[in-house]
Amino acid sequence: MVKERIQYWLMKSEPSVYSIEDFKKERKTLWTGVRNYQARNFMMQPPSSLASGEKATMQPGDLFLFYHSNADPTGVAGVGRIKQVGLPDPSQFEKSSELFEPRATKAKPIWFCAECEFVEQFSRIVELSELRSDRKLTELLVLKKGMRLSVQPVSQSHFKHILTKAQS
DNA sequence: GCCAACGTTGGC
DNA sequence: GCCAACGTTGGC
Repeated sequence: MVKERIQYWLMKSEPSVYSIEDFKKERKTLWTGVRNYQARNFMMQPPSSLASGEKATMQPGDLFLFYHSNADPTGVAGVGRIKQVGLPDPSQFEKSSELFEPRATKAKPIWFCAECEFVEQFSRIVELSELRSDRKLTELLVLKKGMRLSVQPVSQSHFKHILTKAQS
């Protein structure tokens, strides 16, 4: 098997629900609660019809920017790594949960999640306003008007540039 | 399949 | 808390 180039992502979390500090403490988490089909699809196994090497979904080893949304400040707080993808989101089976999904069965889950491991917490938040004013990041998806996807792809150059900013 | 009404996201 | 932009639902 040829080693494939890793892909980069941005994943949003409201720190009042799950923050980079929580992630750092736990070291590992299931990214549950995604209830948007486009975001879910990124966390599913690629359909077998896709040629291998086609980059449509996450793969173990991919890195992501941990983004604090609805926060003060809003911005990128650190980095995580994808460990496993295509896992049924357990919250869809919990009757008492707001995330309960009556249409789902164990045999046919509807919502999927990824297992993620902590990589690093930045020494400072790279704030949204800072991303916006960076001319190298004009194509970054999270900056696009109306972009609310909670899981989204990021280019390698954008990812590395944001890491550099975090260290400055 | 259309689309109005409603619910949610998330920056501000 | 406001509200623009989206996504989903459900009547027809």
